[in-house]
Amino acid sequence: MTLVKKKYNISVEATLEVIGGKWKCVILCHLTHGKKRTTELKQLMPAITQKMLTQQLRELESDGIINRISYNQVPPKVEYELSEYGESLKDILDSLCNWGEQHIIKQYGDKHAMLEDSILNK
Amino acid sequence: MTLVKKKYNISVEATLEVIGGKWKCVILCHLTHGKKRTTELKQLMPAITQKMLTQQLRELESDGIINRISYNQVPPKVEYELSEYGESLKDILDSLCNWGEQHIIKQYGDKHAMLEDSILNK
DNA sequence: TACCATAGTAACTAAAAAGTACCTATGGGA
DNA sequence: TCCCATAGGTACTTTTTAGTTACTATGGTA
Repeated sequence: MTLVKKKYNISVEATLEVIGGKWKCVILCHLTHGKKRTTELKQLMPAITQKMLTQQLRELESDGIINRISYNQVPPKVEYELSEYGESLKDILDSLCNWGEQHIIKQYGDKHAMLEDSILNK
Repeated sequence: MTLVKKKYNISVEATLEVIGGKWKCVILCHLTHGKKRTTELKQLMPAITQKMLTQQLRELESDGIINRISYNQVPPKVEYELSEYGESLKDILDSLCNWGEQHIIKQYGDKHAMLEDSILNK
């Protein structure tokens, strides 16, 4: 007789709690290429709003996946980087990017037609 | 001068179009353990509704990730399995499960307290 | 003095995702 | 004859997620 309701039916649900949703994987993939300022992240993700960016960054921070580095300056300067724990996601994030690239090639033939050029897509 | 709006800013966005959302990774993780009937999937995911299950399966099928095998019987029997293309996600899906398991252990100490027992969690 | 840049917050609204309830088909068995 | 099981569809509602707009702080600069 089970009295305690278990939280997860399968372990991937725990992963999705941390990196699921529309933006977190994208943010984290950008951070695999090194630490980034808020403004840089906004440029890399033109469709994200300030609100969503901050919100997602806060959640990733509170899950211990990223570090927030605030320099006491005016105008403010804040940088985000993968934490040591977040680094444990690096291989997964790289694989997700690589699969996506192959998928784009499979679907459209030429990745350069569908994918913005950036440090990430070289 | 760029006239064509590119679809993706980073390749992981293409991956998320295919396996993003609340249920797809969970369904696919279950299918990495072999083909499953609709009823089995519902038992493995007690929180999913019939509607969401069918909807997600249809999308995965139309993206070429899974195969739908319909036996002409009454009552109906339908099985789902990873397609050959879907198998290219196997390593990623396994890594996502493993990371989640480690994360549960990190958070709660004992995975058995939080995770339902099943073939997947052994 | 007025404005700039940067990072962020808050109240409100809109859109997307998910859930609910009810309906279909069909051959076999009680 | 009526109900069972299985897989699925549909109209509608609720919840969640995301977007919009306006606002804050502050030292430096024109």
